[in-house]
Amino acid sequence: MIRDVYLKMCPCRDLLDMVASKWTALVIGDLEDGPKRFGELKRRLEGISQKMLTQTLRTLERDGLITRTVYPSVPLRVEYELTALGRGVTEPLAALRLWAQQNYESVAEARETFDNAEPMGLAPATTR
Amino acid sequence: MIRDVYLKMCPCRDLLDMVASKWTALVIGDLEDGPKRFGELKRRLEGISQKMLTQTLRTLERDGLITRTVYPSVPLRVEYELTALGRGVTEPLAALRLWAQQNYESVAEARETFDNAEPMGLAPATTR
DNA sequence: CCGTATCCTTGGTGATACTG
DNA sequence: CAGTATCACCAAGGATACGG
Repeated sequence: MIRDVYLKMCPCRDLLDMVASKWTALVIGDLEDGPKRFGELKRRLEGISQKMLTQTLRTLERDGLITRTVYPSVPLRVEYELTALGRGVTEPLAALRLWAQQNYESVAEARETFDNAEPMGLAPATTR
Repeated sequence: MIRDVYLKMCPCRDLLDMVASKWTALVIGDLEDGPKRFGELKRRLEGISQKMLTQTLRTLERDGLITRTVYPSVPLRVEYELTALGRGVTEPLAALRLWAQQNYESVAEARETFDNAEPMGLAPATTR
């Protein structure tokens, strides 16, 4: 049965929200070229907190996009790896990341233009 | 200059966050087949509040992905349309929506499996 | 090394009402 | 019809400390 992401109550919209959320694209992207350890991911995703990384990984694991393997060595060693299901989203997410990287300058320009055009009715020295 | 979305301070990460945010994929998707009025968008995106739609559209306009045209008829008429820049993200976002619609069932299954496997150390009648 | 628990702050989001 | 303004709230997310 094909669902419609435009329908409010459709569960697939939650799924869209999930893959389109802040860190998902980066985590999945970093797992593209093989399994990674927790620490590796943490280091690569500059600025992510331990909490958010754990949370993102849990969600992805629960949704079946990645697997989590524990090697009971000392010290502990945990690896995350994309599943077949997870590899299915890899491509669109990569395209999104690439687009962001390639079009940043155009967007920055657009912003400047927009912000300069906005203050049309700006009074010379009013408070707000 | 090519930026890296994995770098904390890279402005292109903000851009990634933007296109990957809750409503963006749906709004842009709905504009794929031509200009739409505010009300049309509102009706199509079931569950979006007026505030969030306005906010999403403003951001997209500011970033140069869509244009906003006002026809001073009575009653007022406003149309939103994708720019060339905006049409550049159309494809990956469509792929994402499609993936969500097609793989929802697999994900639902994975969740069930995960949730049933979790309560391993569940005590018979503990609080919490 | 990997993860959980807790506290605490912020802002995203919806509901509602009002204006051009 | 489109949009702004205000309020109120819950949950996302960071910092920190502790545990396996």
